Amino acid sequence: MTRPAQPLRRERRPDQRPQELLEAALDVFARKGYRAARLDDVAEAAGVTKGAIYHYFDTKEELLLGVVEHFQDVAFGRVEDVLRDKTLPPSARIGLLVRRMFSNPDRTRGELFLVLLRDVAHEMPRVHHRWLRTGPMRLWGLIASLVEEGKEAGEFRADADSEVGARLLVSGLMLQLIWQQHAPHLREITIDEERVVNAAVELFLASLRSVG
Amino acid sequence: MTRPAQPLRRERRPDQRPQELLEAALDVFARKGYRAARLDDVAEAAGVTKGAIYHYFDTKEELLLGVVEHFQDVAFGRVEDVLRDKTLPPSARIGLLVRRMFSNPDRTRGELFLVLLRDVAHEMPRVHHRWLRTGPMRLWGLIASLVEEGKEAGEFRADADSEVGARLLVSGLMLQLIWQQHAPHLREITIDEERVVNAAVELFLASLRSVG
DNA sequence: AGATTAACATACTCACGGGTATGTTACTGC
DNA sequence: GCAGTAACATACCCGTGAGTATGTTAATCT
Repeated sequence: MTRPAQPLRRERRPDQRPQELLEAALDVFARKGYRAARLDDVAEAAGVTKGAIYHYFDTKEELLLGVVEHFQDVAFGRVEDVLRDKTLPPSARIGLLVRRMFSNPDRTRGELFLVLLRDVAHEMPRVHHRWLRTGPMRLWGLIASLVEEGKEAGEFRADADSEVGARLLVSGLMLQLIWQQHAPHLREITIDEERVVNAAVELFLASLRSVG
Repeated sequence: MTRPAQPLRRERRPDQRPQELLEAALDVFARKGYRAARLDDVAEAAGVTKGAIYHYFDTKEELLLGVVEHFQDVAFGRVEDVLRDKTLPPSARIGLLVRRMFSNPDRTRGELFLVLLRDVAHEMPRVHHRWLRTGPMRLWGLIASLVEEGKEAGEFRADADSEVGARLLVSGLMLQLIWQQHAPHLREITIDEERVVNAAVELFLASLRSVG
């Protein structure tokens, strides 16, 4: 296009810029995958150039780490009230927790773990572990402790394996939703997301209540 | 090491070679990830050089496709007898099917979907869809039809959502086992694999039997 | 209003690895 | 036993993209 060598926009916003970069990075990573995503793409999506990124982040990996921490905090922040609301029985709080975490079409949800399941896992164990700890493990830990509460309250049977159950609930939903979102043109795999989430919760709770 | 320019071993085995290459490729892909795996690595693992690979496969993607087809066939081949054994009740056949597919420490199991979950998913949708169809979807389809059998036989409640349940069972187990195998030094995530598989099956069956 | 630094842009380097072009040697048929 | 081809090995090409070095301009302080 024979650019008229118009020097690029020069707006200086050192306080908004980092978060803008994180959001742009999430977009691009989610669309292209971490490795395939070029830093030039991220920069373009954020309306800047690569130099700006390297002004705030030392390396591509550090940028990804920033994305993880930022959006993980956002996601769990929107669920704190449910955890503290002791007026609801544990089963209801589990339902709310899972539903809020998984049936959420905005960016704080799926794109992130999608990226992390992909190219990150093996090539950057440090980042992957950090994410595992602050994400999935944290979530199924919360669920497991709610189940324990439910046991003490007599709502669930006492011999249930709360730990493994919570793990399966979380990982099952994650992978299903990843696939749904990832292959929307694959007819056979596309089911209404709400149906999946509801069915998962029902299945989980039913197994906790059943008489063994 | 200043190689003495010893020309590499020249053994010609055009019939074993392709499978050897597939096995070497699976190893390297599983260890390094698809993108990070160099074709030189695969060649070295197979005891040949890159030229040999390109003699049998047109491209890196084609090699991966070969890996998928080969090992998928092996895995499902070892389960056919269970499916055809009509003497066992569906619940028992589900248990056997899942256990055989997931509690299997050899290479036909985890390494493959681990690779495909990672870098393949987004960057090569053709390969990913092929795998989804011939792997997970096939498996949960089998389970769902067993559940239908169980409903007709009166073993399971008729209003259960067999489709979604089977999906969650498969994807939950897959992701759990991936993580286990992927972060064996992460204490908090490591549980006995048999316990996970058994608990998953029990949870699944319990929800099918419970009185809603 | 000039100096200084922060917040960017621009231009370049350089390793890496998929693919290719070409050489070399083991078989196979005749 | 000798072409001819298949089954490899070797050497090279070349795009790609992370990281860097350096230039440039806006804000800030005095």
